[in-house]
Amino acid sequence: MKTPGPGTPAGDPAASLVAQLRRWLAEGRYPAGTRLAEEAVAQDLGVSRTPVRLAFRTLAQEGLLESAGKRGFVVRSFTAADVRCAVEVRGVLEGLAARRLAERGATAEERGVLQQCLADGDALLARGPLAAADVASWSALNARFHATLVAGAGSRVVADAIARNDHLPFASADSITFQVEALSRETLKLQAAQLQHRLIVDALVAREGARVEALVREHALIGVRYAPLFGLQPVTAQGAAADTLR
Amino acid sequence: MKTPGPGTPAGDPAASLVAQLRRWLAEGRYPAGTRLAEEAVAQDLGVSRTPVRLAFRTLAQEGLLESAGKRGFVVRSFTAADVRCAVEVRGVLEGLAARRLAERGATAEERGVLQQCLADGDALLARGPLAAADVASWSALNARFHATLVAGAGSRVVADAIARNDHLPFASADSITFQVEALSRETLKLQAAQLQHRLIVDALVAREGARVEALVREHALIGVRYAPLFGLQPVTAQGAAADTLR
DNA sequence: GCAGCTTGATTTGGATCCAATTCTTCGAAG
DNA sequence: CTTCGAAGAATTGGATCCAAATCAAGCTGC
Repeated sequence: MKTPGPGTPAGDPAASLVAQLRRWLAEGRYPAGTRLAEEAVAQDLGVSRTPVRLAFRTLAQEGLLESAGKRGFVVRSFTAADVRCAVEVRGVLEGLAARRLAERGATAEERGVLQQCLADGDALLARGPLAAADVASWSALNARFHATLVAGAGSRVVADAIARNDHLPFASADSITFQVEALSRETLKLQAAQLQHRLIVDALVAREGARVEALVREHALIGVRYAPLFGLQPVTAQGAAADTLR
Repeated sequence: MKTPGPGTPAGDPAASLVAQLRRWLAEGRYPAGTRLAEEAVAQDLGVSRTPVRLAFRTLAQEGLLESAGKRGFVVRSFTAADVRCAVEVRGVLEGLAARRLAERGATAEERGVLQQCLADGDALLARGPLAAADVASWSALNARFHATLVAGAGSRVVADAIARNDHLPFASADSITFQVEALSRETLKLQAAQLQHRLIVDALVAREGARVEALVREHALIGVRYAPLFGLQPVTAQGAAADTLR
């Protein structure tokens, strides 16, 4: 899960400003193509123009806004192809991280975390079709699994590249959509994901670098390419459907 | 070549500010680990604190600075391993771009540009060992070659990911170092690069996606992994040696 | 002599003010 | 009626000012 909480915990004032704007952009406030005036956004946030100017530069660098010449920024529009590309970028980067982890050999602790994720996934899926409350559990173990892979690369450069890409819509590993009205089919998708997790760990402990890289790259596509196979809606570029949990 | 010119052409005032700071960081002014005070840098640049604050956020997002808690930013230090990782990241991203280009099929115009790059490289290397003046020619054709591959992906998401990574030291495709005192050995390296370019184009026109991806990934390593094979110094993390052209 | 606290200085974050640039709209001429 | 031009409004970029927070040094008390 990406959102820190229901309210606004207000950790770092400047950072939470960017986070708030990210949320608003994801929610569809300020639709794609909208020109963002500093003054208006500052009023919406209840702050001065100065922190908004800082935040705009950050968001522009993240790719969520784009410079409109000398006339401020406009909300970047993402096509379905853009989403697929962002997912593919994550695939190659996370694949690189996993390969590096495989080549140097995972520590016992790392293998333990990954295998615990597998066990948690087994437990979750053994209870039959998912309930709505299980979504958060899966998100948590999934996030732990992928974070372990990324951290395993042992390189801040790789981790930063993935983190930067994660800001794009639906590019993050833990931005899986769930259609709560189709939980039985979602369960099929999660079973596939769980199998891929298992294969990844298998290749990882065997130190099969090329195989683990290929598996991770394939696994990244599960959100955008597997959905039709299970009769699910693929992710849309701007915001999820109303009946989906993200 | 990255530097826009000898003086400060002052195109966009704000953008050239971060460009200037990037240059200063690359040149080793403000060494790694230095805490950058807004006031001091503002005086160095001859501007107020406001544009410096904006620039710092941009540079931090690019990975050249890192946040020092509540106490501003410090200059990020890059180890040799960091440089190798940045190069590997470029490899997988540019490999992805080239594969996409191969899979959709390069247009006649794209093939023309790439083959012109090959011809230019042949002409350059046919004249025997390189002269110092040839370095710029190679840089130009090399930049054109790689830009064509990246643009060929047809995705701004991929291009942006590569562009972001290019800010890291020696991660950019056109940041090849030349030891002007060892031009004969540098010529050997460039002959290897030219061969790789040729193989890439060969795989590209044959639409061999997997092969072109593997070749591009290998080609990315030429700056950091091939140098010892030719008796050349590998790139160092912070700034090039005095007798190298970048 | 050392530890803890307090006070001062430095520095960052936010707000406001001013200048410069750009977009828009209104008007006039062809 | 269209088009060019000019004046006005809006908006961004830069500079300065103020408050808040953090670090550093010195001082007092044990």
